[in-house]
Amino acid sequence: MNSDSSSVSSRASSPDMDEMYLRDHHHHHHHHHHQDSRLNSVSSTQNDLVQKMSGEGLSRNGSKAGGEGSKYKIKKQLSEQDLQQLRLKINGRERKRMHDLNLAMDGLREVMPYAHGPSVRKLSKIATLLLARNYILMLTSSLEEMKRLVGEIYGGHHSAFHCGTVGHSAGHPPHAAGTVHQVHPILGSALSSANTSSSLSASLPAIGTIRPPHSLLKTPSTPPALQLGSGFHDLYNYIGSLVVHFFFGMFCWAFA
DNA sequence: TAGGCCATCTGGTCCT
DNA sequence: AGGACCAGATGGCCTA
Repeated sequence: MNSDSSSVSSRASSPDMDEMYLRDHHHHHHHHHHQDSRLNSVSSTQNDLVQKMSGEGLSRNGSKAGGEGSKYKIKKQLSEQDLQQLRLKINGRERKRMHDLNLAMDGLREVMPYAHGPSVRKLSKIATLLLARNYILMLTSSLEEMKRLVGEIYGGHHSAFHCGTVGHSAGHPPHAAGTVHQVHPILGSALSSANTSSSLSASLPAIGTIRPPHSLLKTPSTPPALQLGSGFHDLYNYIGSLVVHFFFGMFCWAFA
């Protein structure tokens, strides 16, 4: 859900932010919105940078590249203003890149089940990725299961459900797709698959720290936090219904 | 107040 | 050469 996206996608993300930095740097720091303290600090950093880059401090110890002299000369030729402009340009590109990444992350959140609930705060990035991964694993395993059932029904002629390489596209061993989903559709498999992929330390915190609803979105009936408790039974049911719909669609498509 | 999450800056490296 | 990608550093905001 993007209701909260302003806090992420638009935080200090105006396209003209470079100019804001510049202005803020040249003028007195008298912007006092919640983002401006960051701008101020950033500006001072840029100031330092300009000094660093224009001075001899540019001792990029990257002795790896043999042509260090040329780069140094080029940089030294640039005026301070040019360097600053270059920095701003680079920063702007990087900012845009990160914004695009966040947009993609929002897109992923949108297609994630569970993420649309009124009582659910926007998923963190790590939670989104883990959830997505395990959602895919769950769907994959369900698909395999369905193919197996269809194969049984039609006496082994299950070509109707040949769906490409979905089953193993991720290159994961069958353990993830085989039984995990029967325990916990998404997050449960996050834990168990993480066990076998040595990312336990990475997934546990993320799952455990799925944030409770934002105060604005809080509902009295909402459990204090989404801590793998009853909320995940709802999630389980929800995913279940999704899977049913999914396979219903598959049947309609395959046997129409 | 500590910890989690995030945006941004920055310099390095790789790619085109 | 310039852009994309990446990881580290920094600092702000929010919540428990």
